[in-house]
This record gives sequence, C-alpha cells and structure tokens, in this order.
Amino acid sequence: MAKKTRMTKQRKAILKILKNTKIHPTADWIYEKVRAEIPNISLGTVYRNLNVLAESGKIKVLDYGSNHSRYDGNPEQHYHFRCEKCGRVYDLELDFGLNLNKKINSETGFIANSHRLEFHGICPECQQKN
Amino acid sequence: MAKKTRMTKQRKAILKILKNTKIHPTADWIYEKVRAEIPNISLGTVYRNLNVLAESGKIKVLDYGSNHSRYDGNPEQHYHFRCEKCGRVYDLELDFGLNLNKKINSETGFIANSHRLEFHGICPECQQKN
DNA sequence: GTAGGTGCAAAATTTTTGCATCCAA
DNA sequence: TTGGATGCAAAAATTTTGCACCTAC
Repeated sequence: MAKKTRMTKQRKAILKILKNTKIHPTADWIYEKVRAEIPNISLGTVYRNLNVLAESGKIKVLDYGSNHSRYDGNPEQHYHFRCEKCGRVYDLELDFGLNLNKKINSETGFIANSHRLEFHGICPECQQKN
Repeated sequence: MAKKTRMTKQRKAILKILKNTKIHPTADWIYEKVRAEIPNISLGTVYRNLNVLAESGKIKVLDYGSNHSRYDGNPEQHYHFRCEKCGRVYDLELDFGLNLNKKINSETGFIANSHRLEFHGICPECQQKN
C-alpha cells in the first residue's frame, strides 16, 4: 500500500503555487515563489515535495521519464509510445490522418507548426512477461 | 544565414548511431556507443554535436525546451501548446473528442493508458509583437 | 510518541565551456 | 589556408541525499 504522507505547510504551499499558475514552472521558479511565504525553505525540500506530489498523482512532471535529454534520429513527424514498465520509447508507425495543427489554427488563436503525441502504457514485450 | 558546419567523422558517427537505433537514447548512451568506433572521443564533443544536429533539424531532442524538469499542477488530461518564441507552455482547453488510446489498443499490440499531446508554434501574444 | 518531513550542506549527475590544437572544405 | 571542430578538464547547472533536528498526526 501507499506510504503515509503528511500535509506539511511546505508541501501545502508548493501545491498551492502549482495549482495557481499556468506556466508549468521549473523547480527553481517554485523555490523562488515559495520563499515569499516560507523564507527559509530549502531547495531540497522543494524537490522532495515535487517528487512526492508527482508520485501521488497530484501533479504531473513534464519530462521523458528520466532526468536526461533523449535524442531522436528521426526528425520526421511520428508518434511515440513509452512503456511504463521497461521505460523504452518506441516509434509508432500509425498515421491517424489527423490534421491536428490545422484544427488548432482554425479553432484557437494559436498558430501550430507541429505537434508531438506520445502514448504511455505497456509494450507487447512486457505484456508477455506478466 | 545558417552557420557553416563540417561533417567530421565524430559528427558522422553520432548521426549514424542515432539513425540506426529506435530507442531514443541519452547522450551518455550515445557516448558509450560511439567510443567503440572513436575511442578517444570526448563527452563534450557528443553534446556539442547533438546540439548542432538538433539545430540543423537532422535530429530531434525530446525535452520540454529546457534542461529543467517542468511541473504541472493539473494532473487531468489536457493538452499543451509551447510557444517557440517566448517559451511559455499554455494549457489548451480544447477537447478533440478523440479516443486515441482506444485507437492504439485496437490497431496495435501496445496497451495505452494515457497520452500526451503538445503543439508547437506561436502564441497569440507573440503574434502581435511581430 | 513517532514516523515522516525539514534545513543545511555535501555529493552526484548532467551539460556546457575555455583553450590549445587539429583537420575538413 | 583557416574557421569550424575536437579533446581535455574545469566549471556550471540541476537534482539527490545523509544527518540531526523538528512536527503533523
């Protein structure tokens, strides 16, 4: 079962800041913000709480499943599938025939030049290993 | 105009490795691989070349436009738009009514639990500043 | 009361950079 | 020939962690 957690004032403050911004900030930005409220909070605490909050599903981390950048030798439009078990990232050959960029351009004020679509789940190989 | 670049053996080897793998490796993985061919290549050269190759569009970097992790206070399904000019990441309220996960599950051997969709382009504010 | 959390600082990791030298065009 | 590229090492930047003390439950 999941480990017990406490809602400390530090954790509460970090969560509140994150819920009240749209800018998807970095840990350091959050650290600066939260220091207005808790001046002697440490950056380590910010990182620890972000990890705890992400594990419990209260927030999302926008990375690629690791702290490293990952590089893709195929610059063409294609979609990815990341296996939640083994961590591998597959290319998907599927083309849904979606013209998502055009949809954005016609339905919003944004001008989209490209998009990235990534699925998360279990790959065929890990399904067998079950 | 774009700066001139040379196709050194180091750059060629890195590009070849990246074109011949599907795993979207980290810089360190590439470094280990390329050392089989060029034993005294340095990690700095690998990073420099990955950046050059990405700038010229020959490869893609799978990150969020910075070297930091970014955190999202909204764990619900929603899409993102990243502005290529100011770097901001917006939430898109749009729902295309796509059931992409189901499509994956029925058309491939992958089991998708979730997906992430992110558009890149120019935000309304930066369009005005033109 | 106590297990989980914090602050601090040191360490680990990842990425960039200065510089003398080298080499692709 | 020469300006871009490399190797090396040091530095910068980001994230994690050990430890003694603190506090939410």
